[in-house]
Amino acid sequence: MKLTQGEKSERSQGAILQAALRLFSKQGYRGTSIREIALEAGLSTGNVYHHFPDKEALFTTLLGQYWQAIEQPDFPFNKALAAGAFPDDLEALARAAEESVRIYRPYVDLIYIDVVEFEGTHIRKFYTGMSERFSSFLNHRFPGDALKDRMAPGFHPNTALMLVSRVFLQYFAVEILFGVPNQFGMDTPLAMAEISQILRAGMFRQEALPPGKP
Amino acid sequence: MKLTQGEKSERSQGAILQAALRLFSKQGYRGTSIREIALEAGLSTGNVYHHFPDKEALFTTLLGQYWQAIEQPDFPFNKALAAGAFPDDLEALARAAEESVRIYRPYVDLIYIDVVEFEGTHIRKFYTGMSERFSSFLNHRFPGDALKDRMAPGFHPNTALMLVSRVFLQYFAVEILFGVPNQFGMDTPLAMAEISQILRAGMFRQEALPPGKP
DNA sequence: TATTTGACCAACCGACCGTTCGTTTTTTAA
DNA sequence: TTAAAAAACGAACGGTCGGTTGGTCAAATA
Repeated sequence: MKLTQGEKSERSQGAILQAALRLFSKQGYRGTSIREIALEAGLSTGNVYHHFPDKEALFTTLLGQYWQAIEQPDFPFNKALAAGAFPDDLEALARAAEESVRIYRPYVDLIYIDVVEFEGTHIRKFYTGMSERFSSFLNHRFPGDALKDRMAPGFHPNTALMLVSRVFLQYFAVEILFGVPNQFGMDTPLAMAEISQILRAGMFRQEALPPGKP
Repeated sequence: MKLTQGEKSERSQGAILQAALRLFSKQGYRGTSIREIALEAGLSTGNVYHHFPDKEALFTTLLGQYWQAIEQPDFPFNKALAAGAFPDDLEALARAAEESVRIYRPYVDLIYIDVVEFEGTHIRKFYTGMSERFSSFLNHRFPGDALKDRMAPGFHPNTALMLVSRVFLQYFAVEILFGVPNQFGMDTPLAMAEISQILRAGMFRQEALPPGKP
């Protein structure tokens, strides 16, 4: 097979990034050397520096890939949102969260790596922007007061969306990344059902709500 | 001042661990060298190896300290639980979560370091045991069906306790460790109030609950 | 066809790593 | 007072790190 120069370059860069992602997600940033990356990518260390200015550029490029994937409509969690899983089908949202974490697992690792080894520098803006992204989604999806009329009073609908997203995504981060099965003391589908139930209708019986709260 | 041999040893070990905690939490495990730790502790590198077998022992010892602190009754979150914050005063639980993360911040960092640099090996049992610890707390605190009678049907009371704990602790981990202020698009006290409201009474108006769910 | 460009590699650099070890200083016990 | 033990030191070891250099060779360009 004959490869044009541009194809060769692209293929090498892809191999480098792929290897870097695999190794970073397993060993962390400082725990992974350029030599390992080059070896796994099947080329020399010098060549890595031909395609990328330094080690950190590998990391930030990978974070950029994840950033882009997260905003794509075919990102599992976005797909579930677009399909109307919120607010009625929280279980579907939970399944989408699981799929998102499972498929993008090595990328999710990068977030934790950034917190530990870069003091959260790169991913801070991602967490900062999450609320605004959800908010603008809700405004487009539920114009007017259609959603607010179905919601209980005392909170913004966006708080509910943020809450359920965080709960589900964190649950599967702990299950998949941390490697903890049955963290709630029951199997995952049951835990998802019970959590969804609480988020929908609250933990108290209606007649047993504590007094003095709005 | 004259120090007995045991006191000297204890003081040095303490200085080493304190320095290691500070540096690990800021730079990660591999990003911190024994030389740095020894320098910050004010003694020689050789002496570090006199008190600890290797670098990893520093890390596991610190995790052990955290483990022990978490089980102590004066750990802020435990104190709030013992004071009866669950299930009625979720806001108090939120404040206790904030205090727990703020005071033990460098130790909380160790958890993320373990996930990134040790594949979660050391902290897995901590997450695994959390549900069981809460469960036995509930059994002692609310014998019989006293709690279950106030709770809505469809979930174990322990699921509710796990859920609120995880939500609050994660919120402040993101705020304090990740460095993200106002992650829900509003100030923290308001976010805590809104989240508590949803956990108490659910996100739907009573008459607008989606059909087909238990 | 002559020349330039870009992909690539082996060898190398200085810095730093975790750890070892011979030695010195301080405390303890006889 | 003295000998053993513990605490502390710091140079040195073998190795790895991120990054650089100088060169080869095929593809693009003219």
